Amino acid sequence: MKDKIRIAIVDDHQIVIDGLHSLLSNDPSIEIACSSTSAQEIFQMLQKNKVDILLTDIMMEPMNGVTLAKKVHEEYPLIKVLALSMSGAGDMVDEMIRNDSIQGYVLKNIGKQELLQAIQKIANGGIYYSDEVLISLEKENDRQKQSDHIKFTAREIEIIRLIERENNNKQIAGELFISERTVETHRKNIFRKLDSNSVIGLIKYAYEHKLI
Amino acid sequence: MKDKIRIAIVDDHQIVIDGLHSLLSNDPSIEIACSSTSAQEIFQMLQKNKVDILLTDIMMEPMNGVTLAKKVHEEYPLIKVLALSMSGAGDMVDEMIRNDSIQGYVLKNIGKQELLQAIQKIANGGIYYSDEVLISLEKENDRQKQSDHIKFTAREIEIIRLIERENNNKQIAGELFISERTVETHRKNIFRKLDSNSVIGLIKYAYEHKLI
DNA sequence: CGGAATATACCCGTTAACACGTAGATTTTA
DNA sequence: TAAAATCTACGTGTTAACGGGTATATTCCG
Repeated sequence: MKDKIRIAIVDDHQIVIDGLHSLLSNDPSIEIACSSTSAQEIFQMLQKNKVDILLTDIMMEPMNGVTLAKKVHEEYPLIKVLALSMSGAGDMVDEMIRNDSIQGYVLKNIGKQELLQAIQKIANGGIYYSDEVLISLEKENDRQKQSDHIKFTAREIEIIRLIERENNNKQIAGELFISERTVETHRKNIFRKLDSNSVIGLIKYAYEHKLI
Repeated sequence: MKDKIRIAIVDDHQIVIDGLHSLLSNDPSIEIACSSTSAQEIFQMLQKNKVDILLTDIMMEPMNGVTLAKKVHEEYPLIKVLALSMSGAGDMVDEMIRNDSIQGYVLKNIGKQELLQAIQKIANGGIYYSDEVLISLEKENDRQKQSDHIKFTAREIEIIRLIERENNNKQIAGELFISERTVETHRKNIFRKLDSNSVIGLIKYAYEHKLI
């Protein structure tokens, strides 16, 4: 008999954790190693717990799932990440798929069976994406290709969103674990692409183009 | 021995339903009568199933939890409604509390214990609100009372509009034939009234309150 | 393979936008 | 008419956000 798949769960909402917990703990091939409502906390827990798969929500405060996934991938390359999301929010996912920081992405409206299937597949070295996610990614791609000459990178969009939330460069740097200089550079590039130099113009553009 | 509390669950996300299901079905005093990812569907199910408490998400598409709660309260006045929410979104809740269409409101970041407690209390004819919800409601009230109190003078509104059009202080001064210092003072007063110091906050406020 | 794109980071100098004051002139309102 | 609100204006000091560079490591893609 093979070892159980050891899983860590992180989600803002305790109820979702409890849910996933009793959902998965019934399965004989799975063992819940640890769980938390804080991305920071789970990251530290991974040091002391042997974990095969990290189940993480995407939309979390203050550290979102994207950042967490990236950090985990750097620090613990053996841990696979399965992202859970409420909606098929495309932007960020795109980045994650490209840089290998996640091995799977499913919407929270999937059933128990599909979730188990996804976990099994990922545990065996595979990759799993919900159909809805793939479709929505494709749409996102189309939209980006045809719509505008201006193409912001995933990182730039992250930064635009943080600007919109009234973070200054220092706060953004802290949030994304990068240098303040780097944020300045991103900001420069954003304004260069926009051909503007006012935050207000940026915000209005972002609203119009549904970057937020 | 008393009858079990019969519960119906509705939530956009199957995973949350599954979660709540296995969370609650362990409890001997509770029985899950039915569940669905569709508000429409659950509403019809209530005709054929005897249900004591309806557990419903607030943010759902296309029929949201508020509408559902109201309809249920009209059609089946004996069914109690416990609303679940991701965030303490104030607006809608206020209304529901006032017109008695819900008997409880909890955030999804509550734990298993608190959820059971809430259900028990409601089943016995009580009312249950998370502390966070009450706090956030109070804040919402304060905010509304306060924000309605913000009165910008005609001159200040002129200046806000010029700020929104990406004019800097010098340009505004030129436009209004006043000193740059005066513009600075107006700006200071505007931010003081807003209790903020970021242009972005100002712009968002202006849009929300149709100052532009 | 090799160029293009991306993300990261630093230096230097400038300046618009702040914070925290004060204060006179005019208009509105109680 | 007296008090309150509004509009006007200035001083001083600080700093976040620029513009304009350069540069390196990595990844993507033809």
